[in-house]
Amino acid sequence: MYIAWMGHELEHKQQGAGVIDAQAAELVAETMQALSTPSRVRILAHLQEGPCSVTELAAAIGMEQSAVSHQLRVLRYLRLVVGERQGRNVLYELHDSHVGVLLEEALNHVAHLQIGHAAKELIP
Amino acid sequence: MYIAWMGHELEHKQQGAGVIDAQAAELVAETMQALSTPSRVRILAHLQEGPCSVTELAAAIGMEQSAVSHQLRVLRYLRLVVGERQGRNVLYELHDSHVGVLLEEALNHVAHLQIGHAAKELIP
DNA sequence: CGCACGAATGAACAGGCGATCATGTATATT
DNA sequence: AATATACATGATCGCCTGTTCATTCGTGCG
Repeated sequence: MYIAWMGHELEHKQQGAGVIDAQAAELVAETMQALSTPSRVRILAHLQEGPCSVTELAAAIGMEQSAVSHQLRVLRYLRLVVGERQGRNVLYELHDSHVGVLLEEALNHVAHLQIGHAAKELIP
Repeated sequence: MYIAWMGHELEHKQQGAGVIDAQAAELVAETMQALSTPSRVRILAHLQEGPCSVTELAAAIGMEQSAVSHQLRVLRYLRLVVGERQGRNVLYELHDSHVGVLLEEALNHVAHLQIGHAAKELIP
């Protein structure tokens, strides 16, 4: 894959983040890209329920095993999940609680918007 | 469109979003895609400082006006920003506080990861 | 050992996306 | 009205990315 990692270091910005530099923006973007696809969102959401093997995931979500594996690779790379072999299977789980928080925040936001006002219509 | 996950007879979910359906996943993904690009992240981060016109943004971030406008269109559509005309200019600002929270959470996560473990190495 | 199962990888293809260039629209100034 | 400024839109083009197909690697079991 592409995954060419540049020697990024994150400038420690205090919260109330405000203006961030290009590097930080790139990092955030890269990480958030994990949640920018329905398949990965569903994977993560399912893993929120607890550890799970690849084929279980594939079955539960309705994707091919290969596709799931490919996405898990990305999620692994982005440190959103970790996998551990157990016999024939590999059990995946969320890397830490942060991920869950992020997901919920995202869901919160979407829910809030829906309640908010009418439809986001096609932009004139 | 509406959100379906909250009403689910989701067994024992205390606080979590838990398993979400395809629709919800798609919505989340769509929204999170806003943060999946450095340009938009920088735009949002800059707007966290306060309202700002398009050309100001373009200058501050170092993008072409056209590009910024295009991205703002996306952000508008996703309800992350709102724009209001004021004379010749159009002042943009974050749609609400949720957006800021989301951004900060994202930054938090990234920062946490950096501090956390060593480098995310190339995947074997 | 050989075979089946689960997972990972590689190649390739199609669709989507972000940036640029060029042009159109709105508002203010003269 | 004419022009300049500020923003928006449309078209086009590379690039990236998600999926599928085929294959390989790893592991337990007969």
